[in-house]
Amino acid sequence: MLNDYSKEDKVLLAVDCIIFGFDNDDLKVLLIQRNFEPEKGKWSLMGGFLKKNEVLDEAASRILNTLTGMNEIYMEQLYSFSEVDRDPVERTISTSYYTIINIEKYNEELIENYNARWFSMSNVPHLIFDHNIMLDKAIKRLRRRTSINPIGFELLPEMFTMRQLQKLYEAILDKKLDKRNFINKINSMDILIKLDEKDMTSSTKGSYLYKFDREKYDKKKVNNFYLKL
Amino acid sequence: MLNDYSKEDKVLLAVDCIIFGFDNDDLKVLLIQRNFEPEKGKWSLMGGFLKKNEVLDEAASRILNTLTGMNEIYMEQLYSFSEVDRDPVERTISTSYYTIINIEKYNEELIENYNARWFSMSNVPHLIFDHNIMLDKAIKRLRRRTSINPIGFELLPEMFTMRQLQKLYEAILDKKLDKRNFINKINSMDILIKLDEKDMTSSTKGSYLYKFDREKYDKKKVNNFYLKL
DNA sequence: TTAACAAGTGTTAATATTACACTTCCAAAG
DNA sequence: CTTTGGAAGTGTAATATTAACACTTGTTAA
Repeated sequence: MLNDYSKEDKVLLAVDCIIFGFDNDDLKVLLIQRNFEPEKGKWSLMGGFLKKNEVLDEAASRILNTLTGMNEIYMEQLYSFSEVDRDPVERTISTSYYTIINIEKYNEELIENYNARWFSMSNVPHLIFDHNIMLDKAIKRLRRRTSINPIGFELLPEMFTMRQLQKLYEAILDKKLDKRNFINKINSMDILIKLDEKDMTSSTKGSYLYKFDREKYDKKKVNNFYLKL
Repeated sequence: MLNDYSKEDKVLLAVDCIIFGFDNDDLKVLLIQRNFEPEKGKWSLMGGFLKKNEVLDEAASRILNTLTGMNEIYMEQLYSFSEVDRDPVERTISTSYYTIINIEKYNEELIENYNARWFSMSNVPHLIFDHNIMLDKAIKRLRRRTSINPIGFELLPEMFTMRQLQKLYEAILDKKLDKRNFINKINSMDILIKLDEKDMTSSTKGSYLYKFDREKYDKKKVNNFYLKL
């Protein structure tokens, strides 16, 4: 038995990104309309190919950046898809990544550069290749993950109300949560700082603003604390 | 923007297998001693390269089969590792898979064919490349997964005692479980059939044998029932 | 002044989890 | 035949977690 790599088959390795977004109301996914063959005109996830000196994580970040301009967003590897005919042009393996970002900030530019659009999760079109399968796997993983790590805080403004946070969780988990139970649960985690300030935009009474306490969070993460909602 | 795949870099795609085993007592992992460069003489996971017309799942099964002779064993994809220098010979991405098998059956042959050996999880040597990282990720995933799906039944003889089942879970989770609580939990899942027969090998009194009720299990799986231990 | 609207707030019941110790059965030894 | 040793088997009480549920407060605008 010898170490001869030269006989082995090489393949194209793509990276496809499932980009979820939250707009204070709805969970959405960012799709692009292909202006190239194959499947021109059809909707698809944003993707690209892994480069020679690039790690998969970097490729995923690069692709996210290309489309949205965003940097330093954590992307999680989802799964590697390898059906022989998944891409009709050539054998291509695709490692998929997902993330969830704040829609508001990066809305305008990208729609101009690419034919990109946010779709409500309840209204996703038919996608090319195996992209619907990827998306389905991603949403399931996101839901499981959300219950384990408080993933959500990056998606909200620095200061936010309990109501906003609850809506975020409701959007991800796709179910209504009880207001009081939610607040108790969040408070019991002890990773938020309640401010004196109030947000007056959504009610006459106003609702208290909170800040995420990253220091406390990082300390607790060591002990693998988690949130079940 | 055009659909020109020809400019893209191709890479070698390896598949490495983390093969856990259970021998009625201990959780072990199957490693091979490399008789080829690089890192000749060092311990490593069993691996191979993805072939042109092969799906990743198939490659993983093929590698398992080559080493152990086993067929039709479910292997779960773990993660794709892509550090640029992870393999010093050539840029290689590795998608890792793991499974857990019954050691007893396939012990002898493989040790002859390959320089393979079972290592207790508490006594794993330094492995080549990033294989220790893979193994670490695999054991964590196995533990999480074990609590979600009753993965273990395939690993036991067709008929087994509660004690054996408990030992299996203890080995995977690496912690002692309470006998009564364990039995209650398992019984509440209602997926075992208690037989009239007893196993007399481990005590004078003998202990009842059980069978896994796959039919009931499959019905329940639809509802995503799970086991927390 | 009052009507409308979201914010805020605790308690109880149900369920799930954990901790814990003695009896039973049989074979082998005396 | 009696005793002893060793694993199997068995239930309950305490605690912790989760789920269900409705009224009061504060403010603005009509």
